[in-house]
Amino acid sequence: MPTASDTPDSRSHFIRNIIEADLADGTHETVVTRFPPEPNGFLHIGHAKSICLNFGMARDYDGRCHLRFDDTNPTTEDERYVASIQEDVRWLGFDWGDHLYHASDYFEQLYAYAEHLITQGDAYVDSQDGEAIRDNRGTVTEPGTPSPYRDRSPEANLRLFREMRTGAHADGAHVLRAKIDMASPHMIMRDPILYRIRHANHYRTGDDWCIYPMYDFAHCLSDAIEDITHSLCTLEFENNRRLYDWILERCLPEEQQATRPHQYEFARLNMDYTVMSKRKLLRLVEEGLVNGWDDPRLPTLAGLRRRGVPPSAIRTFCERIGVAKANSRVDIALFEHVLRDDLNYRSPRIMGVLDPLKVTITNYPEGETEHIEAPHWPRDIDKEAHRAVPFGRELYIERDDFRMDPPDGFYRLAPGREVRLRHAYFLRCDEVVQDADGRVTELRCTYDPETKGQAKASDGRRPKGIIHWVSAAHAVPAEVRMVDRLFSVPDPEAHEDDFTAFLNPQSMPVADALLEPAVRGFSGEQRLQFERQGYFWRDTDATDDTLIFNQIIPLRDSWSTDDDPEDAATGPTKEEIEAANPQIHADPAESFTEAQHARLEHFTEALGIARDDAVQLIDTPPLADYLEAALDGHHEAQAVTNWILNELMGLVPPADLPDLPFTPEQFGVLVRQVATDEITGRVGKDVLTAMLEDGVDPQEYIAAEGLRNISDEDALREIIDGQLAAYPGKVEAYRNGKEGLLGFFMGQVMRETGGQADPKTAQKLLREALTTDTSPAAQ
RNA sequence: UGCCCCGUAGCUUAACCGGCAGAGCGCCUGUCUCUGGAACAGGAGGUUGGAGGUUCGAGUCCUCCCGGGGCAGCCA
Repeated sequence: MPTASDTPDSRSHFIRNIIEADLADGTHETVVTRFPPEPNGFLHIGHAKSICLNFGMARDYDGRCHLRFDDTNPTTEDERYVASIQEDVRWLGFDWGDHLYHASDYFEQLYAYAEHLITQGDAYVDSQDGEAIRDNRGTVTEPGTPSPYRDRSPEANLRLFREMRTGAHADGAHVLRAKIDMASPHMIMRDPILYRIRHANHYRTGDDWCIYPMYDFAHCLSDAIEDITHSLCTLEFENNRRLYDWILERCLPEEQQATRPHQYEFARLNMDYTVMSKRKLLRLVEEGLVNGWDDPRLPTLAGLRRRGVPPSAIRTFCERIGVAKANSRVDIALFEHVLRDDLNYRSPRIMGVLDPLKVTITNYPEGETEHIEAPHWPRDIDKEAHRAVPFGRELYIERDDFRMDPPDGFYRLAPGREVRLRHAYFLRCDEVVQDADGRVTELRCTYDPETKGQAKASDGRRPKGIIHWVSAAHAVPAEVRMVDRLFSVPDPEAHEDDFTAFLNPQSMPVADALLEPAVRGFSGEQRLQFERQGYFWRDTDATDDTLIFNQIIPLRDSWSTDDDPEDAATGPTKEEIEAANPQIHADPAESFTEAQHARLEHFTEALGIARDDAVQLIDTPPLADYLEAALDGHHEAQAVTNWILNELMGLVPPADLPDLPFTPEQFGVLVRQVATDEITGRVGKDVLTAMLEDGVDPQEYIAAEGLRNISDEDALREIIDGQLAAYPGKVEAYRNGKEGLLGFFMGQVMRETGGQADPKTAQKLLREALTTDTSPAAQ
């Protein structure tokens, strides 16, 4: 089995960064990921992104990736999907080794964790009906109301929960809920349901259970059971992470907390001209809009496989699209590019005419046949193979390669024009035969027998047009399915109308093609290029007698007559945007109390703090309190304010201010050190970090580490000269006008001095050194 | 209207602690060519959603605004 290691493009993304950081700081010694499909549908290329990510990270960091079926809902899941999913993952080129798991294997353990939560008082049995639970959950803007059963004793809960398990209760009579907060602003935390009663047969556990865990409960614990380190999922689970953490923090013992799994979310894949949701795909299949799950127009892995897309192309594509958190829609052109690039190197060339037009070569002897030796591979591909192509008096060429009235720039066949027959002779069109309706039915041509295999004719004629052909007497008929985009608009889901209204009526026209006989020599597995057309391979509907091909992707065509006038929809002008976006600055002070107004006046008048800053401090009382405590008689109230607002706020939420490992006074001392230029702002930030992490005293720490400001000009000059000497090319570039490099050199000087260089002095000296040529190299 | 997430070139994205805004696709030129393919060379394209602030220096930190997505299943 091929591994996925032949997709080398391993680019940087936030999940890779997290994994590397976790490995570097010892949080985890190895990476364990998982691909967790629910067996209730077919996999599509969106899943491929997840598969490649999960298996790819495991591969890149020498870890492992589990295949786990998330089968906690007996009413929707089915054995048949389990098989197809495994087939698809394997086809994509990934191997889970011994690590095939099912959430249903953990039902007993999950149940034990549930009892654990009940015993701890973190879960209760709710006996409201479904409607009551929904009504009492509240809305996004109104808090919920607690269930009347919320305060049952752990003993009563345990008894009830055990009864639920033994089947003493009907579906819906009770549920197990986490006891969190019915007024939480996070809907997921309003006592989420953990278990429900379902007297249903499960495809694996049969009738062993009549209670089944919900996703939020089962998933995080399944991860923990399997020692997953990085649980990667799509964006719609972002809110669920809060519950994921809540459950694991309460179910796992203290010693497991440091290495427990964590969930990270990335954007699912969307692509132009198709749909990716399970529900919509199911509709297309069920309503007969396509021919089954493996219809070659579908983005399902089964469909792509049948169409002929190689798994390596899908892997490469998944590497190339990146992994990020922004909702996005990938341009279909990227997929097509990757696909062509993959196919180019693996597809022998043959000729095939998709829309045949008969050509009679009037000066070619009747009844004669010759065989022309032609390579299967172009010059630039390092592969060697040939075949003999039969040539005769009657040929077929592509109807589209002839025009009665050739447009400008068209350099194929037209009345009186000459082209080259690929691999064969020059051919001139002498006469056009048309039927009663004016349709061209035959071309009567002459060939130049001297030009076989010649770059140009002896008189220097060298036609620019080259067209493909097949010998009429030897042509092999085949049905060719011209797979195209399923939808005629890039985003069929973004419109008012139902998405099926945008199905492309020409998504799979069928061509009655004529192929050169060499086609018979290839196995059905072999992908072929029909020269000048595209890449094709045999469809599974083909039999020994009837050849059926799918077009995997047409060749790129830089000749296009159809200039689609997609007049770039002019967006709103800058003025319009600004008019629509008034910068309304609601003033929080308008709703201040009397006391707050007094405080505001004190801050602005007595302490000299800018009004906006003062308002912000007072609007969040812990901030204002912190400022007053930090001030302790010193005068730099604005500086302390800046540090609270801009630095502290970036590191800790306001609510944590009272519990910091250092006192507000110490914070004030730190700010004074910066304000009086004892240390640089840059060092000040480092000291603040040390205070936060290790609770150090700023003054002692600065003294002990020797962090004082370097403003000695000679010392700085030496460092600057050293940096200039180290990057002569950049000095040159700076002198040639790339002034942005001043920042680069400042960065270098700062790095060199551990941030201790006095910035103003350093910048002054740097500018001098860069403009006046004093670098050692020049002396 | 509560909470969470996200806005970098047409598209997808990169940028270690704040320090030269970079790439692939697409597009346009050209070279080469017995595939209007491929390959090669070059080019255009950016107020990093906007406004303030902190800083010697902001895509990156702080505040506000705008825009997009998600959350009120006994689905996952």
